[in-house]
Amino acid sequence: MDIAALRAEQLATAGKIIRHDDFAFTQPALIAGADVGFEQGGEVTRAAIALLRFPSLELLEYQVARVATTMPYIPGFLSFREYPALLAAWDKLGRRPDLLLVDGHGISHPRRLGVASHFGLLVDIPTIGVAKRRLCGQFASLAEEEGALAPLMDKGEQLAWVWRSKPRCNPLFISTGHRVGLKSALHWVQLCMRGYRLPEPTRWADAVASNRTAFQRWQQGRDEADFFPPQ
DNA sequence: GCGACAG
DNA sequence: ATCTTGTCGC
Repeated sequence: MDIAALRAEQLATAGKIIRHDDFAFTQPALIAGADVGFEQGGEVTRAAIALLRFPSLELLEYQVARVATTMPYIPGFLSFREYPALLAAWDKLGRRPDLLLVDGHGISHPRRLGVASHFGLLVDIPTIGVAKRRLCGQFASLAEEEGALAPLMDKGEQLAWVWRSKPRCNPLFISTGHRVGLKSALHWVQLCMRGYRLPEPTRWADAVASNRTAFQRWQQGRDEADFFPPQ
């Protein structure tokens, strides 16, 4: 792998990211979350995308894809490691969401092309980056209260919001992925909260990817509906 | 040179 | 991210 070439590719691609609202909906009807994990010591990359109805946030569909890992994790180059699996899961999805929440940063990236932005551009859909940790930029210390907010600044521009979504939890870093402005990014994420640190689309994608009990129960309920379809 | 560093 | 048990706190 040629890191210098990837860096050049990022710089060229970042210029194509649309940082303002560029969508038809007043409110999304379908919203999705994407999460990536690894198996077998990193040999296999597993991506999960969960599709939810908005604003009820009920899980409608999910897809999981497993592909051979092609790149190691290098800070600043996460998208090259994760997007092949994300694309595979995306292609399996029966319906297209109006908006997609991606785990990781959007434009709050050294070259303004985090995985949320890169993937959003690849599939040409509005995306928002929801990261759990800072990659670059600075922000003022955040108040302890739930809802505390601060801008993430880098080189004189705001790249994201640092937002405490839940008390006694580390804040989230919410940024423009593609075709969504910063203000809207925070707005939609806030409408996806249901009392946990992470927004529901992200939580469901994580639950699916990790086969958590919440997902198992949902799947069991769906199976029963198949055996005993409502008259 | 040194520290920082999404998932 | 992943490997993993108990444990502290609300």
